[in-house]
Amino acid sequence: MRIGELSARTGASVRMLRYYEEQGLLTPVRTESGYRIYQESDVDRVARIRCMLSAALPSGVVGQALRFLLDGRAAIPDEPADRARLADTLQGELDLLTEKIESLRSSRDLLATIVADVRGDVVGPGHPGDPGGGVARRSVRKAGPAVGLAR
Amino acid sequence: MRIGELSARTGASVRMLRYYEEQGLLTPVRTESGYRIYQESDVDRVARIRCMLSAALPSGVVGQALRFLLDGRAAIPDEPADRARLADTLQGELDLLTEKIESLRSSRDLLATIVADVRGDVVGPGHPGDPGGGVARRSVRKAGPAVGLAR
DNA sequence: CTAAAGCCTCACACCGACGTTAGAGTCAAG
DNA sequence: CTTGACTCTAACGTCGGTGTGAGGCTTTAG
Repeated sequence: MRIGELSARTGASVRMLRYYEEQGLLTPVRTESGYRIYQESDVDRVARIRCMLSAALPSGVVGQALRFLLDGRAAIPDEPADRARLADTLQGELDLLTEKIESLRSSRDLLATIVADVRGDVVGPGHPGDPGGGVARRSVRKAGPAVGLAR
Repeated sequence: MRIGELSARTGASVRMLRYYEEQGLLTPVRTESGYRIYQESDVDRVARIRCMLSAALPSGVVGQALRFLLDGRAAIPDEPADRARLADTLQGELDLLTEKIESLRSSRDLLATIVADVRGDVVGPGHPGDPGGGVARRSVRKAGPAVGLAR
């Protein structure tokens, strides 16, 4: 498919798609006239790219990850040493991401209780409904460590 | 404490701290000579700010959410109507945050799978060219709609 | 008192991830 | 063949988050 269709099907703008290519995250083939031709699998790929970028993952990591994710393990280095280094790098990102998530979760829980407070009057033993939100629990650890400082 | 100390204790640069203030995320008092004076609690606050920003949360969310996250319910309006609108706003941000977290989790799962692939077996007795199945399952929900597409 | 640190306010610079516009080629339909 | 939708490249603009430097007070140590 051409870029317009991919754009429509992914929700990413044409500009974004070209940008991703520029960054080496997409590699469409070209027609003789220069038009980009994408594969079905690129629909998925774009979704993943956007997901990871929106997670503020370093674009380098996004690139590496995507290569392994979508190009199969063909790109995994043979040399055990290389593999180890690669794995360590990715593991580092993974740990950072996990930290971030935990910290965000605590923020979300806190926010949820505040919403509950605002909505259902101040904290009380009685419970004012609380239908929609499955999230609004009342047990919130008062933002103790909850800290996710980064590098 | 003054800005230098806060910077040292949080790892955020002085520039960043002033920027956060500019964005309304920090509101230090001033000495007569204009020096910013921060509270102990600002150490925590900065940590949280950095976490949310590093997760690429829309700054609007960070801003409003933070005010209530960290100032507790001090700022909750009396008027029921105001409270209702506020609750709705916060609920929206809460939903966004939840979405974001889900997106991050899916990215993390993806990354975890890849790390496992790189680290673990890989070219075992099996073989390349095996049917797509391959190494990538391992308790990871195949990141189906791993899409965190957002506005 | 004086020098060194620390802080202040601009204000310009930069990078990533886009948006937007301009000028030109391509393609399917009428 | 012409029109209009689609695409191309190239380049400039924008916005958030920071770095960096200039020029000038304030505080602290000796």
